Order: sequence, then C-alpha cells, then structure tokens
Amino acid sequence: MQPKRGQQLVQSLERGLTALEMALDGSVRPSEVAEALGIDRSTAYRLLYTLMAKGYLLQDERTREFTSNPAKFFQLYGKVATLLDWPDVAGGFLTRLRDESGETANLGVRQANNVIYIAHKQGQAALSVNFGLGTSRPLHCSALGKALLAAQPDAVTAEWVASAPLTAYTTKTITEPSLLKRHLGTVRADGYAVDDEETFAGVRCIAAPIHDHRQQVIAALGISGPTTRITQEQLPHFAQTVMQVAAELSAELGAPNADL
Amino acid sequence: MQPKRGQQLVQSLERGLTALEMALDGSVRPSEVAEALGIDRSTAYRLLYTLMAKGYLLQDERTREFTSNPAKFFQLYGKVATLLDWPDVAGGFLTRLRDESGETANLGVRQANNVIYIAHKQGQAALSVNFGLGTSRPLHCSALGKALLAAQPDAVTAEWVASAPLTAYTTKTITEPSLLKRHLGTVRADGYAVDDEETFAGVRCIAAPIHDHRQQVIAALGISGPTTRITQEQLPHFAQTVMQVAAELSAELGAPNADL
DNA sequence: GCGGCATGTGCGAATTACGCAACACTGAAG
DNA sequence: CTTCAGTGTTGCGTAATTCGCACATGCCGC
Repeated sequence: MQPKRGQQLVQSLERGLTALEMALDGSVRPSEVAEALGIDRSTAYRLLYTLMAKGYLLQDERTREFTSNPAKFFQLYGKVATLLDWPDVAGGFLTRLRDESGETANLGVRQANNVIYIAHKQGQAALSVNFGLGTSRPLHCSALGKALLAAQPDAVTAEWVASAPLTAYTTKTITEPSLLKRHLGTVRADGYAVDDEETFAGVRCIAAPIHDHRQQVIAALGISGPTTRITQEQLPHFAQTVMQVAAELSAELGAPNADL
Repeated sequence: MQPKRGQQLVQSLERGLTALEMALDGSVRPSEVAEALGIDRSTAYRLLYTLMAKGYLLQDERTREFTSNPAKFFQLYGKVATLLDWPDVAGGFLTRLRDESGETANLGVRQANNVIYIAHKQGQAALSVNFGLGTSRPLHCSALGKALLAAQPDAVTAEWVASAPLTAYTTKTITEPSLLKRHLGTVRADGYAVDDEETFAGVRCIAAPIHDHRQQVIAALGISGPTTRITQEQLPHFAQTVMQVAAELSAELGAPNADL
C-alpha cells in the first residue's frame, strides 16, 4: 500500500505562487498582495522580490509595480510544450474540423475544475466564436469539459459532481448535481457532448474525447458556433463530423480501438 | 531617492521555484531534488507536493515521479501572451523576412544573460537553421543578443560586459571584455549585429533591434543561415533587409522615428 | 510645507519549515 | 524466498526562517 497523502504544504511557497498568479493578471503591488493574502506588506514584498530575483517578475523602475516577465514564461512554456506538442500534432485535425464544419474548432485539456483551450482554428464566417488560447472555462457547462468528465469512471464522476461548484452562467446551465450526473451518462452513451447555450447565450458547442495510446482520455476536441448555424436539426450531423475527426486524432496518437 | 534594493530572499520560495524548474527538464523525484539542492528528502518532497497542490506539477501514480503539468503552464503562458502577443503581431513580419532572405527568421527577447527565441519562421531550404522556440542563447555570442546589448546606454553595457561570463562556444566567440565592448560600439553605429560563427561553426546570423512606442528596445529580429549562403559579400545586403523589416515592425508597435 | 500613503528595511519573537528517524513499499540480488 | 538497499512519505522536536511591527524614506495632492 502506498502511504497516505500528506497535507503539509510549504506556506511560503504556496503564498509565493499565489502572488505570482496575481501578478499574471496584470501588475501588482506589495500592498495589494498583502491584503489579498491577509499578510503583512513586508512579507508580500519579500515574496515578490524573490519572484523577481528568480526572473518570474519584473519591477517597473518608476511605478515600483511588479509585472510578469513574459520571456520567462515563454521559456518555461517552451520546455513543457516540447513534451506535448499539441499545436503541431493537432493543427491539421483542427483545420480539417473547421473546414468541414465551417465553425471554430478547438482543443482543450483538463486543469483542475476547468478546461483550458490549448489550440484552435477560428471559423471563417463573419460571425464566429473566438476563445483566447490559454483561457479556461468550467467543466460543467462547456462541451469540451463535459466530454472530459463523461470519460471518467462512474465513481469519479459522481464524486466530482457532488463536490464541484456548479455555477450558472446562463439560464440553461445545468446546476443540479443529479441532473448533471444523468446528463453525463447520456454523453458517454452518445460519444459526444453538447453545450447548448450553457456558457454563452447564442452559442452551441459539440465535443468528443481524445484518447492516447493507453486509451486514457487526455483531451477533448470540438466546435463552437452560433445557434443559427448549429441548429438542433443539424446537430447530429455536426456531432458525426466531430467524432470522426476526434477518432482520427486519437488514432494518430496511437489509440487502439479507434474505428475510422 | 529610492530605497536600496534588499537581498532578503524567501528561502522556501526560492528552493521551490528551483525544484519547479528542475521538473521542467523532465520528471524529478524527491531524492534528486534533495541532492541537487543539498537539502533533506523530506523537505524536497514537501516542496514538490506543494507545487503539485498548486497545479504546477503532476505525480505519476505508479512511478511516484513528479512531472510538469503542461496545461498549467499553457494557462500561465496564455495570460502573459495576451499582454504581449508576439507570435501574432510579429508573424507577418517574420514570414516576410524569411521570404525576402530565404533564411530562418527569428525574434527574441532578453531574459537575464540570455536571449530567448519567442517566435520564428524556418527557412525553406533543405539546409536551414532551426532553433527551438523558448530556447535560450548567451547574449554575447548571438546576433539577437548583441543587438539587444548594443541598444543600451553605454554605462550599462560596460558594466554588463565587465561582469558577464563570456563563455567561448567556437574559436570565433568574442571572450575579451574590451573587444566585446568595442564590437558593440560598432554594432550600435551600424544599426545591426552579426554573429559570425560565434555560436555555431558554419552559421552566420544578422539582427536588428525592435523599439516600442517609447523608443525602448524590447526585442530583436534577425535571420540565421549557413555561411555558404550568408556570405561576407552579401552580408550588407542581408543586413539592409533585416533593418528594413525591423524598422517596419517597430513602426507597427508605434515607434516614433522609424524611417521606412 | 504638510499630511496621507506607499515602498523598502532592521529587528525581535515565534511560527514555520527543516532535518532526523521511522515505516511501508519496491525491486534487485543472493 | 529472503534479504537488503533505496525511495517515498509521515510524525515530531528543534532551530532556523520567516513574519509582523515599527520606522526611515520618498511621493503625491492639498
């Protein structure tokens, strides 16, 4: 048996990382960090100063504000990106999915309670959806998120649904745990998930899971478009396309039973 | 007067970030981190565990190894990238520079004693240079780096030259501080920098600085190619092209005296 | 010039993180 | 199979680290 997981977190490191993430949303000053974390200004200053010494932040000489150092983050991202070169691997599939559907195609992975968009090809139409790369959306109300959730074992899904905050974004957002659980059951049965204006009014999304060579679900692929083009009638047709391309991408990654 | 800069670094945060960066070069285990940092295994474990709790690392259930969480870093990068969307802004200029020169075009920014490649377009020729995105090279022996260095005030440059480690990579690398200082003077006068096989034998690079709306140098743009194509005779011609495109990119960013 | 308000810095107190030691488990060697 | 060496993980006492207070300093508006 593996030892139980401990919960002794290193306080300074935890606070420092939180401060770092605050700085990423724009510039921060010691006093802001201090207030947000409930600590003394001097402590916040030392954290920020250490982050700067390590190259993660820069300090404006005049305003004394701390801002993120884009170059550092690019460097960090460059290192991890080579390990999982999604944009390159998935690029062709995204383009195909966009061209076949006419809508914005996107690819996302799970990060805690969110799905993060890591690659996309925007639709050509005048009115087309545009999610920024790197942005995140809640799992429970996005098609990509639901595709990822439904792929898990039942027990894990149930536990998550019970404990996750199911915030409502539109009137159609599913906020009832029992409803969501049943909904995810049909997602699994269908092989694709639909976000029917649950995040943004007027926007419908369809997504399917991506499996790797060990049959693990590692990402989700989908399309997003206005309800005027992705209509209820054409939805099955779009879903077919999404599942087809998703299966091909899975196959490219070495997934075993991906029938083409 | 501004207060003097303090040097009280928060130890745990500093160690934690170092551990994080170790994990980015592949998976790490507590014992490795402990040995590298000269600390106890338990301490290293707590740092890694905290990093995992904050989403920066993942732990393999079987091997117990800690690996970076690409999604997290993508998210972080996404936030800073929107502030300075280099790939999008510079993409067109890079493509033009590549097409006009026939060589790999690249864009880099400074990060401590290195230049980091944040965007590029690889040349079409069978033999063409390929730097990975996010990788770094020393300032003193790369064209981009020298273009960035030469753009600073004289005093700053002199101080840096005197204290920086001028490691030799080829026989042509300039390792003598006084020589480098004079060399950077000519770079500034010329408006472009040349890396004449100072980093890699057989590779010549040419670069020029990019200015923002406040006339500050924020990046450098250049080309890299084999010495067989970027010959000494054609060098001025290539340099002209590089400076031209660099000036246009600067203008795009709002630089005032960028003469086109 | 004066008073709020910020950053940055000593310094003592005590919280926090560290190293030690031990346990559980794994894998390899005998 | 047994043993042994090595690793991940956790509890605990101690001591070093960090924290918050207080203050110096500079900045901006009134």
